Amino acid sequence: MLMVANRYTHIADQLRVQIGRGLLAADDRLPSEAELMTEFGASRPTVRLALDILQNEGLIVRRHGSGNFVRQPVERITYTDDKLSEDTRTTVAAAVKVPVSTKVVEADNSLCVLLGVPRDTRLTEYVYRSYQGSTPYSLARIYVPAGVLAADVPRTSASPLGDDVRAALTSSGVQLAATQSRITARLATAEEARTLQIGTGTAVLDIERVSLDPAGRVVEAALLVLPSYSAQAVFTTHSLVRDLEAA
Amino acid sequence: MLMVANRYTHIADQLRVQIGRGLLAADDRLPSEAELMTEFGASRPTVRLALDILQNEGLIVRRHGSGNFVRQPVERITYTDDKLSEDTRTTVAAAVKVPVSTKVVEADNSLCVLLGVPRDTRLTEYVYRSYQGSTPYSLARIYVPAGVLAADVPRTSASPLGDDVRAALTSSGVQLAATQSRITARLATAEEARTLQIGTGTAVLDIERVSLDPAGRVVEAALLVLPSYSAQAVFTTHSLVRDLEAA
DNA sequence: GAGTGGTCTAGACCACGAG
DNA sequence: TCGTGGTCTAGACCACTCA
Repeated sequence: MLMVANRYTHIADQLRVQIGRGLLAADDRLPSEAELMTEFGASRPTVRLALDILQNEGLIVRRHGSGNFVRQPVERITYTDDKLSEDTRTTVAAAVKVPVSTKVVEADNSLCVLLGVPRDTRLTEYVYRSYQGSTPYSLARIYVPAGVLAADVPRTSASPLGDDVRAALTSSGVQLAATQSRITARLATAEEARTLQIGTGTAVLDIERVSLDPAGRVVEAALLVLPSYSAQAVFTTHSLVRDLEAA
Repeated sequence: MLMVANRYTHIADQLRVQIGRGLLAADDRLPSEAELMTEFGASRPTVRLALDILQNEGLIVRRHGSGNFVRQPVERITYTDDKLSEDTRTTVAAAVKVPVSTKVVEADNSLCVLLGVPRDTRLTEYVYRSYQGSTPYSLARIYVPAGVLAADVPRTSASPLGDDVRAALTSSGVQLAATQSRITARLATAEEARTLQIGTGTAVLDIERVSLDPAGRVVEAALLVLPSYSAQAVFTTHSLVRDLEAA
């Protein structure tokens, strides 16, 4: 097993240091790949492998026809589902813009499995795309079955992950008895890579969440896709015995 | 934006279908890269990009000097931290071997931050490496501060994620008051890629878990690294109000 | 149109693994 | 030793962006 770094890893390391030290500031354009070839005395495929690494770490954005740019560092989104406060919250930087789009769709195969409803059930879909500056950094789709009364949600939100929808549900009298979050890691799909301006080799945190009312019906489901370098999920469990004794 | 698949994606699709249909069975060797070049009429870098995709999906294992092999499909590990049953469990296939190695280490920078102890504090480290057949598929490191009494754990375990350690702690009288799990997605490090037989482009689920006793001291911390295609984390929240009323 | 990144090719050399 | 995959090169063509 080769222990010393190969060439492209070495080039990536050097560029990472330059970015870390601010020699290449946020939104700066990196030298063109041709310039990097001469700077490091390497061929283009080698240079591009190094850039792949930085892209997958979320350090650069590649723009076909324009150049490679240092990505604006983003605060990490924390997805939490705290058992005591009984609601799902996300902490996030204040300077986040989240436009919301709403439409009615019919359940496809994956959605009807997730929600436990028949195919072609009508669902209200809320799509949240959050941006920090000009770069997108999260994608959230929330689904509410048409039978469930859903109050209107704002057109722009302070929460990137669609917490408004659950808030609107509870404020309109819908009780949430149980919530299950399923978290996986995977690489971005081609479509996600486009909308999130990341590479197909970038890891994302994939969160599927369903909320049930006391009767066991699904009243809300969420599909969250978060680039790995800008997200984490935190779950805290308090001992139930201790809580009950305190009560 | 180019919508049609590029060449290497197309080759990966065809090979994926062959694997899915069983034309290439588990543990079979794929045609050599030279053979794939002629089969698809592509150059070697293009063929290798296609193989990269399959490797990152967990479908093949690459063995330098030997060939590329179809990976044995594995059952997905589910990491759960259920509030009501108050312990951390993992469901996993029965046919899993988990050798355990134990030693005493001193806390480095990241460990003393995680555990909230001074640097160079002595810790007992349990390393769990789980295998299905000959291929490894999870890596777990559990740390218990030397001050905390830890009963011995078996040399081989049925649980790939080190649940034995928590069980040993509670059975020796240590109370666990709160547990926090922090979940992130990222690409495998070079070292993890070697031990887990995956590529450095493969996504992994990274779980950091700390458990506190009633006094707020950390009595156990776990670092879990799970290949994305073989793992998920599931958290269920039940409404506390409803639980208290039922009690 | 000029410059950029995205893709692909043909060929080379090296490191590893198994007979 | 020989076939395998791991790395790197030099060059080409195309697609995209922007002046």
